[in-house]
Formats: sequence, C-alpha cells, structure tokens
Amino acid sequence: MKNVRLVSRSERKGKSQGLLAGLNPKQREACNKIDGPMLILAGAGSGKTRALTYRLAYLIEQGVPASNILALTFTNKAAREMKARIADLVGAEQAQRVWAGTFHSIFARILRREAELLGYTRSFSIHDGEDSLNQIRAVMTDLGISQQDFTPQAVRGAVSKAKNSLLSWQEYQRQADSVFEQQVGLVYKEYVNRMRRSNAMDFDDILLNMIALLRSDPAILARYSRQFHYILVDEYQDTNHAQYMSIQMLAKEHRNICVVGDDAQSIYRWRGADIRNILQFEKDFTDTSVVRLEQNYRSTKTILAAANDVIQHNVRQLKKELWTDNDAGDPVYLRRCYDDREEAAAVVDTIKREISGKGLKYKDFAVLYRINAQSQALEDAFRRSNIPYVIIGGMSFYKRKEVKDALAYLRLLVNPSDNESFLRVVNEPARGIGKTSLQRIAAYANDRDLSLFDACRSIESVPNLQKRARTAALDFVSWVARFTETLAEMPMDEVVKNYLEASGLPRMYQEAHGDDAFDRYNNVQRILSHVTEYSRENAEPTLTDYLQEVALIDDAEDAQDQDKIVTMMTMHGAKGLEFPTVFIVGMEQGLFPLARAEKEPEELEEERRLFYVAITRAEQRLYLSYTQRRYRFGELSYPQPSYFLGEIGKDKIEELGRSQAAASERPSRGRGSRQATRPSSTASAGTTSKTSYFDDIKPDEDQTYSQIPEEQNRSRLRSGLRVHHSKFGEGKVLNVAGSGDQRRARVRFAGVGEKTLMLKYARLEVLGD
DNA sequence: CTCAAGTCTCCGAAC
DNA sequence: GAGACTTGAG
Repeated sequence: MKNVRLVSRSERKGKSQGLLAGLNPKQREACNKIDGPMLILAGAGSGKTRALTYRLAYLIEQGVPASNILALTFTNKAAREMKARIADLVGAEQAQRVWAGTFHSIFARILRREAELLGYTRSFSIHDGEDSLNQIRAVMTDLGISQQDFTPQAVRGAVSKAKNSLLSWQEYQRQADSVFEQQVGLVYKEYVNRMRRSNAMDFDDILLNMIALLRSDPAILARYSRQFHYILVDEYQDTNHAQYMSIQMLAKEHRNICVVGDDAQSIYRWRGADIRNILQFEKDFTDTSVVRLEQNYRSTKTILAAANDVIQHNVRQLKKELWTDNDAGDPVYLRRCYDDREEAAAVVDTIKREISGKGLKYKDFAVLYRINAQSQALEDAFRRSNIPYVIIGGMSFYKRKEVKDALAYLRLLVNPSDNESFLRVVNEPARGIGKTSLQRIAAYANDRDLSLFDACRSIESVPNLQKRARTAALDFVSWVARFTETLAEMPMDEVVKNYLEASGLPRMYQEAHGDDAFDRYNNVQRILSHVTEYSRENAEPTLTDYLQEVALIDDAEDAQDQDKIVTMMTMHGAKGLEFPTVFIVGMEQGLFPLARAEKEPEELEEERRLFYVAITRAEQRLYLSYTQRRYRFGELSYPQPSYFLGEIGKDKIEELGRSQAAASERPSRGRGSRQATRPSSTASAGTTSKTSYFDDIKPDEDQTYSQIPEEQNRSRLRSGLRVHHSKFGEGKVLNVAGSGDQRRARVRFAGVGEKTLMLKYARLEVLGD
C-alpha cells in the first residue's frame, strides 16, 4: 500500500505525536484513543491497514507490553505484513511479541497448549474441508443414509453451520424437524464422536473448542482475558457467530476491543459470516467510539465512482461517503469476447501493451474471476505467452493428492489415532490391505472404541481376516510406531526423510508412468525440503507445529516471487489487496452473479458486494470483460452479459474492440458457426467494436426457459426444480446425470412416481424452484 | 487384492 | 473436460 511512509529512525524515537504525525485526522483518531471499545468503519482503500499498524505501534509506545496485544486478521499473510510494519515503527523485537494471526491459527496455538483440558492430546490433528467431507461420507455410508437424497456437501454444510451457531448435536437433534435435519442430526453426532476418537479437530472445532476452553473454568477465562488485554479484530464484517462469541468472552472484562470493518465488503456469508456482528457492535459495547475512514487513497475518481454506482443498488447497508483526492484517471474499460480463450488472450495482450507503453511490471497486474475453474483458460494463455504468473487458491499445492498423502503419513506419525490419515495412507502404495480387510478392522475398532491404528496393533484378535492381510496390517503399524519412537531422539527432518522414503510413496511415483507421475514425485520431494527448511528456521521445530502451520496456511503465502509475476485469483482471494491494473473476467449472467444468486435477494447483494470488493482493488485501471459463449460442466452455454455491468454509469465506461492478438488467436473455423449457433438477439454482432454491449444486454427481458434453445434448457435442469411433463404432469427433479444426448433426469411425479427421462426426448418445461 | 477401463461428479467462494 | 470413484477380470 502506497501511502505508508516509512518512518525514519529519528522520528521513531520522537514523541508519540511524532509517531502519528503522518496520519490524517481520522486515522489519528483511530489510533490515539487506546482504552475502551472502538469501531472503525473503514471504506475500501482508506488506509485501514496503515491506521491499524500505527494503532498497534502506538499502544506499544504507550507502554502496553506487546505480548498483551491480540490482533486477529483475516489471513496469516496480513498478520505477517502487519508485524513487519510494526517492526519498522517500534523495532522487530517488540513486533514479534504481538499475538497476530487468524482466529484459527491463534486459537490452535492456544488449544495445543491446553489440549489435555479438553480431552485431546497435544498432537491433535487438524482436518481440512476435504478430510471432513471424507469423514461425512463415511459416516453417511455407515448409517445407511443415501448420498443420492442428500449430498455429503450439503450435510457437511449443515453440520458446519450448526457448529458455527454453537448448536451441539443434542440441541440440533432436538430442534430438527425436516427429514434432512433429522438425518443431519444423526450424522452430526457420529461425526463428532469419530473426530474425538481420531484426536482431530476440523476448522470449526478450533473455534468451538476455544469457546469451550474459556467456558470450562473462570480461572482460564481470567487468564486469557488478562493475557489479551488489548484486542483488535480486522475484517470484522466477516466474522461468524463462534468468532463473535470468543471475542465477546475475551473482551468482556477489560473492554479494550477495537474492531475494523466495512459492511460493504462482507463476502463470506456463505461460510457463516454474520453481518449483524458489525451492525450491532455499538449495542454490544455501549460507549463505543466510532471512527469513519472515508477518504480513499487507492483508486482513481472514476474507479471509485464506478464502485459507488454498483454498491448503491444494495438496499441493506450503512451509509458512507467514500471520496478521493486522486485524479479522474482512465475510464473503466469493457470488452466483449467471443469465448474464454479470446478473453484470456485479450488480457495477455493488454498486459504486454501496458508493460511496454506505461513501464509497468508484471506484479502490477491482477486477474480476478468468480470461480477457480476460470483460471484454466488464463493459465494456458499466460503459458503460451511466457508471462510469469501465480494462481492463488484453487487446486493449490496443498490440495494435491500426493501432497495430502505425504502429509497424512506425517500426521499419523504424531497422531496415530487419526483414522482419516490412517485410511488415506494404509494402502497407498498398495500393501495388500484392501477394502474388505479394512472394513473388518473398522468393525472391530468401533466395538471397542479403538482407533484403527490400535486395532491393528492387536490384529490377532480381529476376526475373519486373511493371514496375509493380518501380517500386512501389523507390519504397517509397527513400521509407523518405530518411526514415532525415533522422533524423540533424532532431528525431525531426518526422521521425516527416512520415514517418507521408507513409506514407498516417492518410489511409487518414480516407477509409475504417466504424464503427471514425475510432477507428483517432485511434489512429495518438495514436502521433504519444506520440512527441512522449516526445521532449520525454527528454534525448536516439532512435527506437530509444522503440520499445524501447513494445515492453516493461506494460499497467498505461496506467492513467493511476487515481484515479477502476474497474480490470478478469485475475487474472494483478492480481499485486502490492491493492484495498479485489475482485470475482472467472466462478467456474465449465471457466472457473476452466479445462477443461484439471481433469485435470492440476499445472495445477490452478496455477489454485488463481491463486485464492489473486486472493483476497489484497482488503483489506476480497471478492465471488465465478458464472453458470448462459455463451456461449463463440459457443456456450451450462451450467457448474457452480467447486469452488474448495467449498474455502472455509462459515462464511466469505454468499450474496447477486439484486440489484434485476440482476433488472430481465434481459429477461423470458430467464426462460421458463430452466428448460427447464437441464440436470441444481436444477429448482427460482428467482430468489430461497432456494436455496444448495451445491444447485448436486455436487463429486463423476461426470459423464460422455453425461449432458450433445447440444448441450453437441458443444461439448466438441476435437482430441486419443479418441471412439467406433457404426459406425467408436474414433478420434481431428483437428480440429473449424463451429458449430451445421454443426459437424463430422475423426476418424481405426483401420483405417477419416479421416472428416469432422457432429456433429448422428454420435453420438460421448467417451472422454477 | 489389484489394476485398468468405464462411469459419475464436479464447477461456489476458504480458514 | 478432469479427477475421483466404481466395476469386472485376473
């Protein structure tokens, strides 16, 4: 952030007024009242981070011990940056003592210390979303709950939501009324049990257990209240109920709590964020001082005005007036593209042009999109043009199968009870312990409340096993146990090296053929060097701490050489960042806003806030683009331009023609069929810039499904929709499967029962949700 | 029990 | 269109 002025050494030593001298009056106000509750409403680009950094530095300068400050940020990266800047102001030694990090990382650190009080061991595992989804699947299977009726994702979502609302499984079961909720109640209970038995916590548990810890004993609450005498919470609009509760408890006694946020940038409702937390802060803490940071230092007047145009369409919001002294700058550029390949080529082309013309560097650019799948086309285009890039999020390093396997091996080493990890690696590479054997071992373990690992240790007592499987299982657990013992005697990186090599995982990929085997092998090796690096950099490295760090890592941390590369990420990932030039791609109805948000006013407003966040990342130039055809789910669709585009005043927009590079990129065969296949409107749409997107857009067009070509209607069909069939009457779609001509739907009709229909033949009329 | 080919699900954002 | 999961032959 450009407006941070480094404070010189002499200034640092000066009086406090000197420290705060470089701030504007509002920012200063946000810093110099250090006691009592404070709410800082900070608009996008208003120098919020700067104000927070100075506030913390000021606290320290006023004599507050740095170790009594708790600063909860949204990402670990934000915490690190904040610490680095505090170090510039008051010295590294002090800065290092501040408790800065995400809710999850700080709480996990505390829980590690207090684990025994809650019935865990200190080496408890942390399970990520994928792990917990696997666990939910397994529970559903074992309870005989059909995964057709209720998807594991939906069940996990419901469990997570319950946890975030602090509903125990007992309470949840009591108030469950629909069939779905009753089923979820059963899964919830069993899931909790199994996580306990695995000595594991998921992300939600980290918050819940922190609250449980604080509630367990007034003395503990008192201790941590004292420890965190000054609390600061960033991005408060995106806290969920559990996070809210933990803060309430910790701050209740001393009331030195400062929260910072912007309701217009709340974009995590879907994972439990409750916007009311910020709206009601003044009621929670009566004598709150409220400070508004409304001057934007980041963007041009035009970009800021465009953002304001958009957010105005939201009904529910706190009024604020963002303004800026910056220049008007360029208009907002808008480009219509044929498809996502052309869109990506246009981005590449523009970057090249701006670099040679304006002297910008690669790091000055960011490409933002709605869903991770959109990164593919961009990645291809960047590769072809040899432009260095980094993709943040999505299928990141830590989500790859081989990496997760390697980490599961390590988790098992410190926490043998971790059944999820056990199942992941016990037969990877194949050791002759197959599904059937595992089922029998699991049955035995369940009866006796043992972990799978312990069950294998007494494998002779497990009934109905083949001799071979018995030996293999026993060999496996003794092998792991041997390495666990050496952990106490040898440096951890050496143990890990020997252990992983002996696991056979690297060799498996070495010997495998196939395109990605080599990459996978290298990824496993990368974990090894990562562990080595970790153990060199830390004074007392433990494998448990390493695993915790990795589990709670945010992807942004992987962006190493941020200097020389273009950043690509989702709009969610861009929160808190800024770039001179920003591209927002895929501005299409059904993609942004997403189809399912179109009919939900609350969700639509969240999408709009997301657009607002994305726009306000841009400092100098903003490029928006949309395509006329796009593949989704392997099927072609012809989206309308996003009506968010129409919400920006026309006076701020300049439409661009197709770029030369983009035009020549297009294979000629694509053009001929184009007009023929394009449904509805603009038959005249040529390849020139003559036609406007306003021709494309028909904002109020009441488009019914029957007007859309059959092909599209077919892809729009999804479970939950009500449909009408000429013979069977009205029914409800249960699921949709297959693609192309094979695409078929299972539909329950009133009276007639369930039918599977080939969509090619069955002319289903969609009635709605 | 294992492997390869076939089938199904996914593509909604992430600590 | 890829990756995860299932299925059927050795």
